[in-house]
Parts: sequence; structure tokens; C-alpha cells
Amino acid sequence: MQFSYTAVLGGVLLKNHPDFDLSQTLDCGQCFRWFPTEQGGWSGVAMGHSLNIQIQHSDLLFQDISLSEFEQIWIPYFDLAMDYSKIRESLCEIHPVLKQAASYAQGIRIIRQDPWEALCTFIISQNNNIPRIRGIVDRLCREFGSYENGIYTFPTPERLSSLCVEDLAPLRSGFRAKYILSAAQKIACGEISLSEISTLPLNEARDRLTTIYGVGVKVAECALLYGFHRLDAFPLDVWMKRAMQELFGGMNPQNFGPYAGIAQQYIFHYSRQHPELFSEKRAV
DNA sequence: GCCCAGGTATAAA
DNA sequence: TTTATACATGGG
Repeated sequence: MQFSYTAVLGGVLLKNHPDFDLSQTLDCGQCFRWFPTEQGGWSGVAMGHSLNIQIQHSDLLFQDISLSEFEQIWIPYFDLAMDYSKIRESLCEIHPVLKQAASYAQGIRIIRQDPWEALCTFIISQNNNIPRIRGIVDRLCREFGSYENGIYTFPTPERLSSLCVEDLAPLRSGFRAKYILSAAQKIACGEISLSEISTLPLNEARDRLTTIYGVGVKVAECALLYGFHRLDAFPLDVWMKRAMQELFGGMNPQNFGPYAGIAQQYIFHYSRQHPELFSEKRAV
């Protein structure tokens, strides 16, 4: 697979990249700091940088950034060098429903988010809905992030570890506040090392993360998939459990292999848009 | 008002 | 070991 990009007057133009749909990627519940713009593009903050992306036919304009920022920040973030076509081919062999899902959601990419941000935002995600998660994350950054270059960075574990539950009241994060603090404290004091976790086998990494108060298996798997780019992680929420049962005949997610996480994202997105697939229909 | 949300900790069976 | 319930808040 190859892709090309060039510096142009208004930024960097990414030409007709295969397997990259902005809306599918940024609106499939893996990240919470991106918003659609009135021009039909997307705007967001990640890795300490803000970015506007405009859609121009089959190309994407990364507005007002240098070539080096594009290469150093955004190619890794969107994992643009990864060949999703090849992965999809192998996934399609596994199960006909997965083939359906993969072809429907083929523009989704698994973003390489900051590990701490992914962990923290998925702690916030529990028993919560996506619009409200976005609001809480936004308030978290405004209250406790540092203001740099016109944006609020995601607050560090060190910053949050010095706070108490009452301090987090402005977030209106409910019972999750104590979970956020426990995670921040364990990381800030070194009891949990995110860089060490990134070297561990999947099972051990998950077990480490679930020692954090308020982090269960689902949140740990989300953090591993979206924050550590562990593509074999497989977040199993109630929706996905149902999908595995009804659409895949009770199949074990491990059968999806080393790219199970990508399969999960395809299935999650596809089945949410097609509630009629399930015996009892539910609202999207 | 009502239902419920990309769950988890805790108690009870 | 499995199943039920509280949890804070607010989007739709």
C-alpha cells in the first residue's frame, strides 16, 4: 500500500488515502476530542496539537500545519502507514458477518492515542453516553489541562493526582470522579507504569490495568486497543457480547486473531447502524 | 418524567 | 461462581 501527501498553500494535502474515512474513524466512539465542523470536516485536539481537517473530494486537507508536523504527529496518530486492506482481507475470511461489517465500516482506522488519555476517557465512558463523555472530557481539559498554543492539553496524571473528589465537581462526572483520581494517583506514584504495560503480553497488561479502582476488563481492553495500539485487544461491552452471541453464534473473540480489535470496531460500528440484525431491536 | 448510556464495585444468592 | 443493585448525571 502506498499513500502520498504534499505541502500546499493551506497546509498538507493527503491524497486519496485508501481505508480512511474521517467520520467513521472519529465518530465511532474511540476518541472524544474531535468534532465535526460546519464546513463538513473535523476539528480536534490530540497529542498536544490542534487540527482542522477539510474534506476535498477524495483528498483530505490538514489545515495550516507543516510537513514535519504532519509526518511526526498525524501520520502516526492516524496510523496512515498501516495497510488496512490487507488486514481486512484476512478478517473477511474468518466469518461472513465479519466480511459484511468490514466492508460497511472499511474507513475506520484505530487511532494511536496517548495511553493515559485513552485510559482516562474510557474510565469516564463507563455507563455513560458519547455526547456526555465528550462534555466531561472537555471540562476536564479546560479545568485542569494547561493552555498552550490556543488549546487545552489533556491533564497529566501528576496534575490530577494532587486533587480530591470535590475538586472534580465542575466536571459533573458523577461516581467516576473517584475512579479518575485513583488511576491518576497510581500512575503518578509509579505503582502503575504505562510504559511497562506497553511491553507486557495482553493478558498481563489487562491484569495490571484492572488493579486500578474503577477499571474493569472492558475499560482495560479499550485502553489497550486505543491507547496502546494493541490490535488484539477486544473490548466486550454488553452490545458486543450480544453481537458475538447473535451474529457469530457464540464464537470466541479470540478466533478473530491478532487483529481482533479492528474486527471489533468494524462489528461495533456496523451493528449499531443495523439494529435490525438483532432479534429485539434497540434504538441506535 | 422516563429510559438508558462503549461498566464496575459490592453484596447477596 | 453467578446474578442483582447502586452509582451521578444528563442526552434524547
